[in-house]
Formats: sequence, structure tokens, C-alpha cells
Amino acid sequence: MNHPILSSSLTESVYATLRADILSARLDPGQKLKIKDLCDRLSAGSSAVREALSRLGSEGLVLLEPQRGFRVAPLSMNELHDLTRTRGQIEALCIRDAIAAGDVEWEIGLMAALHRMLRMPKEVESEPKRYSQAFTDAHTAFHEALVAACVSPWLLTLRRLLFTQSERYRALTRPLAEVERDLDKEHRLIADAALARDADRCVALMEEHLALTARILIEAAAHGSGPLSD
Amino acid sequence: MNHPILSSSLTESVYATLRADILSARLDPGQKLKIKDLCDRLSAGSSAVREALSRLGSEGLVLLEPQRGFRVAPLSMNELHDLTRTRGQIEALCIRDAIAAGDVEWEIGLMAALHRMLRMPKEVESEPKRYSQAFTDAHTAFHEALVAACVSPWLLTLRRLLFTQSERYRALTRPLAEVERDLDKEHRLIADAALARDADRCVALMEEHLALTARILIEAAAHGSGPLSD
DNA sequence: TGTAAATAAAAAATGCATATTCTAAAATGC
DNA sequence: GCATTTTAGAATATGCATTTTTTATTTACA
Repeated sequence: MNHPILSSSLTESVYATLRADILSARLDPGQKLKIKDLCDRLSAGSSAVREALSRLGSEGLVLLEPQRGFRVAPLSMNELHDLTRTRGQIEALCIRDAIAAGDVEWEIGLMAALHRMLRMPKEVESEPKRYSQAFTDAHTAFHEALVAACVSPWLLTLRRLLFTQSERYRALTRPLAEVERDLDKEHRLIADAALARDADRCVALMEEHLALTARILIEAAAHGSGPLSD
Repeated sequence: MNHPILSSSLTESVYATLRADILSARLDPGQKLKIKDLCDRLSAGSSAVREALSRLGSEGLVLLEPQRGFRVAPLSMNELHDLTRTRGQIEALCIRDAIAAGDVEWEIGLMAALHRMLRMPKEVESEPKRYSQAFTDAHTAFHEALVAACVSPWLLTLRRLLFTQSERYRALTRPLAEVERDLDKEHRLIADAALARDADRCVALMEEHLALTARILIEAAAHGSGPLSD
């Protein structure tokens, strides 16, 4: 459970490690985060841990209750619904912007990111039932590349915020791979539409893409095998 | 410059105080925030101050450079443009949602918030050339009330984030009240459109409302009297 | 003599051990 | 069995130690 990520300051590294553990669902939603335990596990002082947790708090990944410590932000069906819908709306704004403003460099970047993601192994033997870190990174980079030409830094900031939140849910879809899914095809179609400058189609495909991830979790929950409340 | 805001934990209070000082422009954009100074001024230890600054950091109000401390996030014309546009888009989504889903309670809440804001004195003699805290709070509450019926918590979260950012720019429009502006009328028209369930008009009025605040600052900067870079 | 590099001193940020305060649970009494 | 007190554990806060950055000064070189 120890994943030391090197960085400039100790706080940075604690922050990055904790963040990765939450996003990849190595830490359970709702779980209590005891300062002392984390200090031991990450071999850092309470200052560093506390500061990292504060930051994760305002990012929405950690819930902080005054005088009662920190816990991993819970997941729920309700939030999944809301998140999917909202992210769809924001991605749509970004995509339309990017398609309108994208130049050749953008097209090249998108193609490169797509290709890299398609070639990345989705899992490794050391951690089966879980997306590999390499694939996850490439996947994140693909979605970044898709909207890289968006002219609004703030819109991109909002998109990244929601994307991060979605990652937590996405990490849960892999273990229960009941529905067979052609992720590669979904991504390829999205990229095609973007390169063809067909904004409406691209947005529609993206919404479908997001909805499918949500649906997998919802159906799993309906069968009682999901880890979600509500 | 000392504004002790009581709260559950010391960190909370330091956070709230600092936040208010930044939003109201009592702290200058780009200004260095020295830990020790803040400790003395707020009579708190370095942990509390550091933690508060971290949180403000991921909220975008404070810039944090590893090993080089904290500074108040700078303002710029470019960001103002972007912020205005993006906030317009997000407010639009919230407004359409609220108007579609709003019930009688929402209508009542909106009318009440409007009325309270209209009756609130915009300035006090102790701090001329600056919006009164009472008005600022009522203004915030009005904009909250307008979209309170929006069904998406995440959309509202994003809206609040951008609203907070905008507050910093809005606080600067008062000192340079060159352009005479009928704020009351603007807000009244927005509320009217919402209550009439005319989403298109409401969105258009809101965009105008936001654009006007931006224009005042931009024109002031063009005349050299503004405090903005870029 | 002026400029620039190198070094030394100061200031500031980061990290830690410890003390204090608060919460929650166990134990005691009613 | 319920309420109150006690106690253990945990979160919060502090001051100091350490490390890094910045500033000021000196020294070398053109």
C-alpha cells in the first residue's frame, strides 16, 4: 500500500501518494484517515500529512470534519448520476471550443495520444482486476488532448476537476467487467469525430461514453455486487 | 486589517479571515504572504496558518510555489475575460435547470433574497469606496437563491467556485465608480425573468450583468486607473 | 572603475516532537 | 436501564530545529 512518489517537497509527495491511492480505490470511500497511521505509513510528520489532507479536502477527494478528522470522500449512486450529467455538459463546452479553435498541432497531439493509449496494456499481472497505471495515465492524457485547444483555462480547470472525480468511479468498473466493452472503439470514434470537426457527433459520443461507465456501475449495484451506497 | 472570524477550530477562523481579506481586495493581488507575519497578525501558530493557506491554494485564491512560499493569486485582464465567459456558461446551465425545476419555495426564496439585497445599504461610512459586507453577503445570497432549484450539486459547486473568483474582480469595480450603474435594476430584471420562467431572457440578462462588471474594469484599465496587469 | 561571479549572512519555508484540547467510548453510579 | 463521570485516543496547536532561498557583500577580472 506504500507508493512513494518523489517530488520537490515532502508535502507534495504525501499529497501525490494519497491522491493516487484515493483515485485508484486503494483507499476505501468513507474510510477514516488517521493522522498518526498515515505518518507511520508515509514516514512523514503530521504537518506534511495534515497539509496534504487539507488540499485533498478542497479538491473534494477528502471529507474534513472539524475536530473529527479526515475521511475519504464517500461515493454514491446519486453523485454518480450528477457527476456524469455535469461532466457531460462541461466536456461538451470544452469540445465545441476545441473543435472550433483547434489547429494542426492539436490534431497531431490528439492522434498521438489516441495511438499511445491504444497500445498501452490495460492491466499488469501484479495487479489484476485493476487498470494499469500506464493505461490510466494514457487515458487521462487522451481526454486532455481532446480538449487541449479549448481557449478557456477556467473551463479546462473545471473539466479536470470533474474528470478527477470520475476517475474514482471509473476505477471501480474494471473489477466487475461483466459488461464487455470496446473502450478502444469508443475512444477511436470520439477522436474521429473531433478530427472531422463534427462537434455535435463528438459531443454525443462523449456523452454515450460517460453514460456507459455510469451504467456499468449502476447495473452492478442493482445486482448487489457494487460498493456504492444510495 | 484584523478581522477575527470566530469558528470551530483555529484553522477555520484563520482560513475565513484570510479568505475574506483576499475577496474584498484588502490584500493585494500578487502580494507575498509571509507565514510569520500572518502568525503575528492573526495570533496563530504556523500550522494553522499554513493549513489555511493550503486550502486557499487549491481554491485558487492563493498561489503556492513549493519551497518559495505563498502569495495572493494575481488578477489579470486575460483571466477576467475568461472568467466572465466561463461563468456565463455555467450560470446559464444552472439557470435553465433552476427555472425548469423550481417550485413555489424557490420563487419565494428568490423574491426574499432580492428584496433583502435591495434594502441593504451598499456602503458604510467606516469604509467608503468599498461595498459593505452586508450588501456583499446579500448579493451572494441573491445569486445563490436564483439557482437554488438547480438539481445538480456539482453544477452548483462549479458555479460557486467561479462566483468566488469573480468576487475579487467585483470588489475592484466599486472604487472606480466612473460608470454609473443601476445594479438594483439589473438584479430586478434577472429575478423577473426567472419568475416569469423565461430562461432565454434570464440567461441573456445574466450575461449582460456579468459583462458589464467586466467592461467597467476593462475601461478603467484602458485609462490607466486600473490595478490589473496584461 | 565597472561588471559579474562567488561567497557569506539573513530571512523564510518546511518538518518534527511535544503539549494541549477535544471527542468518543467505557465504566461507574443512580 | 439511563445518565453522568472518567479515561483513552485522536485531532489540533505551538515552538523550535532543519533546510532552502534570497539578499547583501566581497572579491576577482575585464
